[in-house]
Amino acid sequence: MNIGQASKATGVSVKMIRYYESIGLIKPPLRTESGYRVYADNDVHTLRFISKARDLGFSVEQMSDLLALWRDRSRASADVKTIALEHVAALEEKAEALRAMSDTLRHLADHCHGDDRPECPIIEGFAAALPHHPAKRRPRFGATGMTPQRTAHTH
Amino acid sequence: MNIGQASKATGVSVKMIRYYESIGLIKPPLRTESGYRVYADNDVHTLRFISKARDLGFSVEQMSDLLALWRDRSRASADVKTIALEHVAALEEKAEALRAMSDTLRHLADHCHGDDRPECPIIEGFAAALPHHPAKRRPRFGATGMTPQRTAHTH
DNA sequence: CATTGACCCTCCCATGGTGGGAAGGAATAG
DNA sequence: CTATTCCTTCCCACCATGGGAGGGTCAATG
Repeated sequence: MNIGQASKATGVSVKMIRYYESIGLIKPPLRTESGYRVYADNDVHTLRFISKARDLGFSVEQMSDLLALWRDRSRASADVKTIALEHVAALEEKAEALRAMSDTLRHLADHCHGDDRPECPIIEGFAAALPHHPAKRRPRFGATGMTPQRTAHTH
Repeated sequence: MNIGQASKATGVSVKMIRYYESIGLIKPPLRTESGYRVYADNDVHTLRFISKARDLGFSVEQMSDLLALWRDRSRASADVKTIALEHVAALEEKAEALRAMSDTLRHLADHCHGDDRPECPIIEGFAAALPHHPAKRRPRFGATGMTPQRTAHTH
């Protein structure tokens, strides 16, 4: 099975398959004499696993842990559950943060006439010296686990 | 006002102030003879505006639009409202996607004993040939407007 | 006045996932 | 045989952000 077929079979793009190989998430597959990667059923299973974990918003690092647990037949299910629940908490936190933003913005928008006149509480809200925090360091992007999530499948 | 003071006054990091200048989001400020950037009250207002918009999850590109509208005294509030409401919709969509992920994962976790035994529905759920989509192109990260959001202020 | 420490400058690098594309070889279909 | 499609590697871009090196400036303290 060539890389293109493996991609179609798993939903992981060709580019990403090679990327996952390059960072060591998956093992380098066999090659034909001419250098083509050849994937076996086993590899396809792994890629499918990765695809699903990715859809659930796991980072590459987390997937690495999950794959190790998957392959370890003697692992305790508690170990998996721990990772999963941590991730659930992180996801909920992010969702909550987004919800808070959209609520704030909607509130501003609700008070905006939305007509031809220039008066606009949204803009004024941004410009005003509203409750403002004097330059504490904002958490850097990754610090809160705010990893970019894939959206759900397009289909 | 030096860049450090402007940063403290607005909550935008020194690095980001320079970055915003480099990409043309803000105008290059005056400089002292020795090359130090000097910020006036006006610049500070702009940075404060940017800080708030950023907290609400607007991308740099969107902020650029918003700043133009801010500066245009004759803009129609409808124009601002349109951008804001589009963003609200995008935020809600992202929040919803995250919520869906966490629900799915929590569901799996709920069925996991979480003990010493290896049986684990979470892992099995990942590995199984569950409803799977045959390799349609996944939207690339930015394509769905899934811009990394800043978390709410740390304070 | 000289040193020190806190600033500031520019420039390059890294991150995480993802795609684009070039240049060239390999397999396959007509 | 040729045209097309696939594969290879390698480099570049994105977004927003921070780190750090290497060097200049400024103000306060000795």
